[in-house]
Amino acid sequence: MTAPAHPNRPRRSDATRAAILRAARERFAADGYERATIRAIAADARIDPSMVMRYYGSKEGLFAAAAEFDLRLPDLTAVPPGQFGEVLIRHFLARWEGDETLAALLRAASTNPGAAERMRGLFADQLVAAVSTFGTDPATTARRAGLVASQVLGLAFTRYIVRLPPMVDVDPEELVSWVAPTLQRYLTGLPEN
Amino acid sequence: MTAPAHPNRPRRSDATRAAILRAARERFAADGYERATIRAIAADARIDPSMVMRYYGSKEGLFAAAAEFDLRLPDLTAVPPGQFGEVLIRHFLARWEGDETLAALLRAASTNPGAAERMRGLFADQLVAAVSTFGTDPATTARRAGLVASQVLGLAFTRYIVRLPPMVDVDPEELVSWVAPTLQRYLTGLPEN
DNA sequence: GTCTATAATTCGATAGAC
DNA sequence: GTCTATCGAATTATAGAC
Repeated sequence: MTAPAHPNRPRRSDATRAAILRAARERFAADGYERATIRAIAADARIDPSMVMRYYGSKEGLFAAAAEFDLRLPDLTAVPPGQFGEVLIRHFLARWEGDETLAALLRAASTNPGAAERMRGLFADQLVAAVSTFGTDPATTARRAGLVASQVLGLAFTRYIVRLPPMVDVDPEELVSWVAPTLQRYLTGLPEN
Repeated sequence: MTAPAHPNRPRRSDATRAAILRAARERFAADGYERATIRAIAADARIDPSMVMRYYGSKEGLFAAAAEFDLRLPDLTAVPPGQFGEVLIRHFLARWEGDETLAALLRAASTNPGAAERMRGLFADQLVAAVSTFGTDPATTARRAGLVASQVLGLAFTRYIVRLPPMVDVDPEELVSWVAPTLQRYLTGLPEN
């Protein structure tokens, strides 16, 4: 390990790398994995396509870097048990609207095996983990988290990907009032009622 | 309009056309629109790739033919109002499992604008229509149908596309018992409870 | 009706000059 | 660190022989 001459000096390449990542997220979110080309991403970032390869090695490597994502799920042990559903759906809506990385991951996961694997990992590592924090029967934890994922991802799919008009137009607050009870039941309720 | 010499004689090409459609649905369902190539589809159908072009004109034309789909939604006016949710989720699960056309449409809709447009049409023409048959306030019909679509498509996405383990392993009957109340509330209930 | 041959693009990736 | 040039492979689509 040889220390660099100027340890914390920001390199010129950092700005380029960041520009590439930003453009990559946009393209992957808008077009999916296959249709988003390195050439188009480079053009958006105003750099040469070969720079993308130099910094990220391959298209897969670029996607892996661009799809790095933390759901930043709230600590549910600090939330009143009756408000799990509402807190979660509010959090997800804000997270989806504010960061297109999730849309990129969702679109790519439909057709790219690597992206699907990444989404499974994100689900297992972050959502299942969050659901485990409060005292759920461990035998049902994964299933409850899966049901939550089905409603949350279906909401994202219809609102941001396929863009069904009623789901695009609906007021976020009304969305919360419809979906919060669903998530609440998936997390703390029993089936059949 | 000149009548053919043998009006109802099955042509040899009909079998070829059917084989192409079957292979196309499989490939589109498994790989999505971009990764499913005409060459691979033709190989599956044991015919020459140029036949696909001859019969369907283009890749888009082939997809349009392969993604033709009727949800065959049941007549809800013949169902007790308290069982809308259960009837619907049972119907959807059976439909998804029995016909891969829906998976093909769902995967393709993530990345292909034409497929997304087709899915919006299927939603508007079939699901919204079915929800309109019973006496729902017309002002909320489209929104209720959209919410149902969000849960049903999210279920399909997590179970058949991304294949989250808990959603793949869960027993269909248990899935019904969890999701039926959700759809019931989206169709006939009020938000917030 | 079926196939061969190929045109016309486009893409990811590499080599190397500066 | 950035760019030019290009390779090799794969794709949709077309033209035309049989």
